[in-house]
Amino acid sequence: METTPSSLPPYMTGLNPVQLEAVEATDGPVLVLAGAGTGKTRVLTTRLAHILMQGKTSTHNMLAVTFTNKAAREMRERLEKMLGQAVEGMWLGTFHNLCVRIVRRNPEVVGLTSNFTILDSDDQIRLVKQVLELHNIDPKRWPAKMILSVIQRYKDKAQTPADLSADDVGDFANGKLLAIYEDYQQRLRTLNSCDFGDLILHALTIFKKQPEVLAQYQEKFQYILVDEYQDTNVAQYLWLRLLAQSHRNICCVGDDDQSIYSWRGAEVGNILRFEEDFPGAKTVRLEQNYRSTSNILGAASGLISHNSSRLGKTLWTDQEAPYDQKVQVRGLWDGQEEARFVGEEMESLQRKGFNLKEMAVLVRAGFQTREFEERLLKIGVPYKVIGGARFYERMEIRDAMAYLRMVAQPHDGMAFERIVNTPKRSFGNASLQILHNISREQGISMFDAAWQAVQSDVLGNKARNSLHNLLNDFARWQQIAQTTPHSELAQIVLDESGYTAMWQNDKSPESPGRLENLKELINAMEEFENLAGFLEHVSLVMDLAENETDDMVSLMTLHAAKGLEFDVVFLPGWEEGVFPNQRSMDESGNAALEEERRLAYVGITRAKKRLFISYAANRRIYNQWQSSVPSRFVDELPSDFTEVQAETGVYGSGPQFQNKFQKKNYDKGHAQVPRNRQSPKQSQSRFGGTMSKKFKSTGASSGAYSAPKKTITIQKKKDGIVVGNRVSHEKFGFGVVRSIDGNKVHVIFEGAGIKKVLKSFIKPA
DNA sequence: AGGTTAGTAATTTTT
DNA sequence: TTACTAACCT
Repeated sequence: METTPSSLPPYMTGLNPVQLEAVEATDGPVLVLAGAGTGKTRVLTTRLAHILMQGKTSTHNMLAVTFTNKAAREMRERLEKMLGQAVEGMWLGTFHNLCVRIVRRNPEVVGLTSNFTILDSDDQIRLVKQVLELHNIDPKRWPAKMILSVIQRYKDKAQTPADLSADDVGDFANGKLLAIYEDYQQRLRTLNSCDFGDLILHALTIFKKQPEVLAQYQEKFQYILVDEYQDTNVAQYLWLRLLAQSHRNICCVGDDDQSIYSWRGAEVGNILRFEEDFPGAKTVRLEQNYRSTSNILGAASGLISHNSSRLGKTLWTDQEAPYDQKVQVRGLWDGQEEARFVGEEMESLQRKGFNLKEMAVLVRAGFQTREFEERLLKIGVPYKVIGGARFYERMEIRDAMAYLRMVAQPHDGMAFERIVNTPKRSFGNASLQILHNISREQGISMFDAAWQAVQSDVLGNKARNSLHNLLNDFARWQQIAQTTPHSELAQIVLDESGYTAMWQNDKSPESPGRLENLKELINAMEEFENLAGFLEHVSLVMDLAENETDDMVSLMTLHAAKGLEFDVVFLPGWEEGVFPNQRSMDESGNAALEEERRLAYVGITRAKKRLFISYAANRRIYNQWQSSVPSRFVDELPSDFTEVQAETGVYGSGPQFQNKFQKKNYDKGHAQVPRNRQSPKQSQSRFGGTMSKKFKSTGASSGAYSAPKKTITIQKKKDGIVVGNRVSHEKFGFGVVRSIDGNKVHVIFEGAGIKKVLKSFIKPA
């Protein structure tokens, strides 16, 4: 690290000249292009401290925006440490967090009242489903999830229904998308709720409709700092641009090479366009990397250079690393071998003194962790899976939260629907529809509709009685809430509602865990002043701080790994179709490929000392064997920085593999099916079950992607389901197998005709 | 109202 | 393979 003159204040010592430049350029628009591992967070915090220490302004006139609560927390902590005192009055938080503040101050402008609620994704989907039903949209053709994501993309682009025309929305949902979007927004208003996207949008609407409010914020925020700028969407960009207009002291920090959230509306264009958006902007490039070895950096730089739309940075290091081993690239036979390889390397590195908590396996998709979990479990290496189902997304937590939301806000319609028949109260869908009708016709909340229903005879006796009981319960709990601490209240509500009992009586293996989680929820509540504060926290901060003391290996997706670093990183599953992900590329073509490549870049740059990249020649996907081609990203790693080894019989894809391995003989007696090797989808080989190791062999490939390849197909007799054989089906009776397509079988039944049935439902006869 | 069965689909997800 | 859901049955 560079030495800086000792005349600098202590908080600035140890910065390199470029970092110093980024810190000292306090005024005017500044773009800091911060490569991976270049000390970004340090620069960011020092910059905030510097502005304050120079007396340019006070905390009250600063705005610092991050994407995650974790990043916000970290920034605050580091700043406080640097300043030696608590940071108060600064608007430091996530976009959503800060927007809630803005909207809560002027909610009437967007048709809400100040106690509006924020829907979680579960509620959003249910709401969209209701709207789709209303419009008679076939939920198979247009799944609620898909419609919701389209609406969200509009919100990301700051487009309200009023901004869209029929032409814009095309024939989505039979051309009714615009009406659906409108209805969805209407329903949200009726519920006095909004979704995450709305938070930014509503803030923008407030700025637009109340110029004096905007002016006040513009005046207030003399210095603005934005982290992860490459991840901002259009709405967030507009929000920032408005706020920065008067003082123009905006510093955006980001890395275009690490933009991996375009599928969620992030616009790399924002960072690429910064200099046009803010004329006279200064750009600082942080390129000196303090994290990784030169081989790792070389591999990363070589790979990312295949992308075209980038601002261009080259990471370098002056580290003389004793660990400077080349990036290890391994071709393995199948997924199990890959997992075994990773496990063995972990054990061997641990013996060499590496800590398990400094090792990570980063995968493209969540399900890929499974194979590694199994292996690590087997060899007794402790691990944790990061991400996955988060605490506040668990069913039991959502249910419990819905009860609490009802106590705090009885008119919370989504919460009402969630718990009205959980636990079972003989209040099914038919009864719920009746309440819906009352609610809609009279324009009242579900809660009010429920009260009306119990005082009339629109419901069946059973349903009416149990609903009445529930309503009385809520009345009582609201009374209790006046006098009782909220965590105690939560316990009472869960017990008296029968919710706790429901899980106690449940015999499934998960139920003890669920009860544990409910206890944990009540514990977590104690840290908050009141119920409302807790509920808001949960809707905005979905994570729960985790302990980092245990020495465990981490397994997570590449997305989840952004911003983290480990001594040792394993990047398995580098196969065409898996990574780069086929689906992603089908949807967005070359743009997707570049984003996948950035994801690979993010993965590589997480590694400090050792990096292992691997691919398997065969994989079992949904119980079907499928052979695969090494990822093109493997080829794109410059050979100077890698050491490639492929297991015998496993072929690489690059020139370094040509003729390197001898084609193995196929086992005699097994059918050989030549086929083209184009996309992994087409190059499936099916083995009906597990395959013995002596059959190990794939066909040879002499070129990269085009050469034909042979694979063995073993006709498995184990299940007796073979073309021409007679089989029986519980419902359709006897028949003869006509063809087999994976786990689906075409059968000509004697009574029922030709049916496509699942293999598991038929037996040999 | 609630449980069973068959069909279908299967990235990434900071808030 | 599993997970989810819509239709079907009791």
